[in-house]
Amino acid sequence: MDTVISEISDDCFECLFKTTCNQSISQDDFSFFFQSTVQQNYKRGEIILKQGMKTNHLIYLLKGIVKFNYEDENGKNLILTISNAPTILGLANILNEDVNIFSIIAIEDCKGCLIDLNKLKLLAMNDRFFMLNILKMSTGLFRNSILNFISLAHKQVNGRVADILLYLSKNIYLSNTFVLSLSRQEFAEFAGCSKENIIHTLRKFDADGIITISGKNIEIIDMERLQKVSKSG
Amino acid sequence: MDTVISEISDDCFECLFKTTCNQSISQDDFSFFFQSTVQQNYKRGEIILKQGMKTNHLIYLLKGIVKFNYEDENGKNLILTISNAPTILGLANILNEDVNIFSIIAIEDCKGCLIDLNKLKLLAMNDRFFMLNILKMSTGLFRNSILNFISLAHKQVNGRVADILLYLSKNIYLSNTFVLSLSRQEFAEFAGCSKENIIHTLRKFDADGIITISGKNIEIIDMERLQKVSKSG
DNA sequence: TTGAAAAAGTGAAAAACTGCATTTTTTGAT
DNA sequence: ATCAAAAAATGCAGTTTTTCACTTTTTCAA
Repeated sequence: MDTVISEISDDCFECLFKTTCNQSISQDDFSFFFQSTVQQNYKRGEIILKQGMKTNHLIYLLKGIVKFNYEDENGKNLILTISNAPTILGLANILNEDVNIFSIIAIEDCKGCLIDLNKLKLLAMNDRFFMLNILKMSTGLFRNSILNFISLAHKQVNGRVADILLYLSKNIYLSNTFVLSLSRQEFAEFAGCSKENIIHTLRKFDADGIITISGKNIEIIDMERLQKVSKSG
Repeated sequence: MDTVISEISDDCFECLFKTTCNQSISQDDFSFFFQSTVQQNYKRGEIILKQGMKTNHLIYLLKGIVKFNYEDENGKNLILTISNAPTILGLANILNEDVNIFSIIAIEDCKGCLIDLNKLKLLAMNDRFFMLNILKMSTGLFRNSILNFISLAHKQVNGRVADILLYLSKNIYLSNTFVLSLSRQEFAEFAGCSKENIIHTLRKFDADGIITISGKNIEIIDMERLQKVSKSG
């Protein structure tokens, strides 16, 4: 299921290096860094980082789509955001020594590289530009989460469902036509409402000619109107 | 209204130094840092940092209570969180060169020190421990905002009002009895519902013997039950 | 391939919530 | 102290949302 990479694979040169630190770390540092890297596969539904646990690694997500899931004391779930490869998971834990405040769970089959957090910290402490880049990513993530929440916090379900469809189309599937990786229940946990409400709302959008929906297949056919629904709430 | 401090005042030794960087910066650096510091007063309602604007300073809040306010395209307001002195405002802008994504507005008369952001950056680049401390504060703030949002995002108004009362009591006023700095309208903007709903809910809590309310004076008389309402949503 | 379990869909009643019109109370400036 | 404006409070009609009980469809493993 998982494979230890004793040598640096070609993938690695495309990954952390490219997306975050660019020219800022040396080839030697890079080798040291990736000697302990472990590649791992996750099936849909598998937990990549578990809420309430401490972790000592980041994950560079090479492939797949994940949800950031918060489970409350009553067992109710809330999806904070959806993210897709390539990205780095677990940045929230770089500065805070606390346990994870949410789980990260695969909603499509995923492939990721485990990165030793202590080694990364060591490297960051010796290279302030590298540190700055890593931390920019970390706060950027939080910033996006907050913007995400703002858009959901004071709209009614129509507007929230529209927002989610727009988000998925623009940021995750990069197309007006896509196969939803979320169940209706999960969609509801993202929108913060009941699954019946999601079903009704999606049907209404379909009836109104804004989207075409057939099971998990969704096509946005009237983007302009969808954006209007998003704005009007 | 505002006073330029040409010499380092006693206040300063209690402030940034104490709360964030502890022993990590030298006396010389500290002096350099505070030579340009400007002290400023804000009346209730005054804007300390304005959404959509760029800023080149942080504010060390010495005294007072502020709201983090987001205004959407329809002019509707959402309060992200409430914060009180002593704290540092504007940390969200350290890494991101963007405009402010929300306003920070005084809801009690405030006193603050303006800190030059460029000087701070200069200092941080030369001292990685100082940098780390500043950034820890920054991400800590985001982390708290997210926790705040989580607690609001999947509860009904009863639970949300309970959460806000608990938050204000534990984190802002530090007492079971307090004089609310928020109007009912603002309370509603914090809870993400109508002001009428807030009025009804507070009255109901009063009738149920959970709180006593008279105008802006609130006393939590049954903390246990309030926590139960918070949990049950 | 087939049967059981999970997910999707339906409709209607109950509950929660908003928006409005209106009255009462509080606040703050002169 | 007085007046005008702002804020708080009230009740209700109408809308939105949840909940529940149920049927249909899809998925997946033996």
